[in-house]
Amino acid sequence: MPRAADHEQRRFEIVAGLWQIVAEQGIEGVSLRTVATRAGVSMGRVQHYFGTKDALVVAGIDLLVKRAVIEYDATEGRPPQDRLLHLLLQQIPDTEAGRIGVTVWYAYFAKAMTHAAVRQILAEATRVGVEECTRHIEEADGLYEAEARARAIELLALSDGLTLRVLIGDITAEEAEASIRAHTSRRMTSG
Amino acid sequence: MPRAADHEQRRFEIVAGLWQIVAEQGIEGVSLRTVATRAGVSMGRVQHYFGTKDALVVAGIDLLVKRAVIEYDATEGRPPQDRLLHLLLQQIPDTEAGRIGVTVWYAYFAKAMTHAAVRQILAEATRVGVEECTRHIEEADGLYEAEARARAIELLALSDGLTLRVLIGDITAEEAEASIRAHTSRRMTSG
DNA sequence: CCGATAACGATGCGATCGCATTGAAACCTG
DNA sequence: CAGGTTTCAATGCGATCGCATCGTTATCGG
Repeated sequence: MPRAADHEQRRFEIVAGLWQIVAEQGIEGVSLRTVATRAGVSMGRVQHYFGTKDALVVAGIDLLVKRAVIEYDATEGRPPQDRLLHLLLQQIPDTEAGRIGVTVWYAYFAKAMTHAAVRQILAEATRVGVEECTRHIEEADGLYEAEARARAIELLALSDGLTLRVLIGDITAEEAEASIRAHTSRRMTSG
Repeated sequence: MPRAADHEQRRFEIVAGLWQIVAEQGIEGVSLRTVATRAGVSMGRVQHYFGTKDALVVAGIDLLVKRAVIEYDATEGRPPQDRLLHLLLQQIPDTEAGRIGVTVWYAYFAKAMTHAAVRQILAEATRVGVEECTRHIEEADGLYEAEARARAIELLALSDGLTLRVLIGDITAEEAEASIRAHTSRRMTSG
């Protein structure tokens, strides 16, 4: 093994540059050259670690999802209500870094409409999100699976919709968070 | 006035081509050439009616919003509950044409993050949407403005979030519609 | 210590891009 | 019917694109 470099670290540095480009210029702004420049590396390096532009783009959403999973896993052991709130509130952009992250997330969501591999990754991520939320709702509210699942989907959808409105500047992050907290402490439906 | 052509009609034909490209390949796929080819016209024509690519892209979201407004205006005179449901259900993709429309809509939503003019148009559209929903909720449920507005934002956010999940294939259009209908007939909060 | 190989940086290529320019029909006005 | 103007189609240009290729350097097993 000659000339060893930390693969994971190098790939992360480049993907971090990718995220910045996506947040600032959208996925349209991504090219091997712009990402390399933003990451402060040569274009040859980007090619070496990702091969094609497409693989680089896919790696961008893959790493973003993995990061979110790691953050969520760190809440293990906490009460179900806490973990549920983490899943519902994690994406609401309260910090600048958070705003970049969620902007990138929704950029990829649009990309998923026309890119099968990206769609696959996002679909899997949302599937896991629904399942985890369902588990916590079952445990916290004593609901059965079907009911808890319907509620999980509704809460996650509400969180998504409110996040979009925060991004466009229609409401503030605080208002979105308050709305979500209200809907999780009280019951969402009266029935 | 020599060589009269129906401006509005010509512009619409081209924008229709633009929408198809956006739905199939995302905004990344938009170029003066691809749109011209898809619309079945020459590239010169596209340039003549829109000048620059940027103006063409902006016209794409502008026309999309205007179409939605026209459809909504057609519900005037119907009971507030009906008009509210129209606003909440309009974007849920039940037909193929509807799916294309809403795909384009969210493609532009991502674009809005990095494009001021697009963001402006979408922000205005959502602002009007919230106001109209608020009016109908006031009238239908007898709520005061502040409460009705909060509920309008929640219902619209729910609709957005469910739509995203339909687009990614997580739930069906029917499930999304059922969820929205349940939340509008019953009260969303118990308090 | 020496080839084999990973890790690049540099460069070239054909394709495509947005846009400007040009010129020719087509049509209405006077 | 002459002239001005709109409506395009065609083409050219410089920039940028993804990607392939080549050459170099550094490192480690044998």
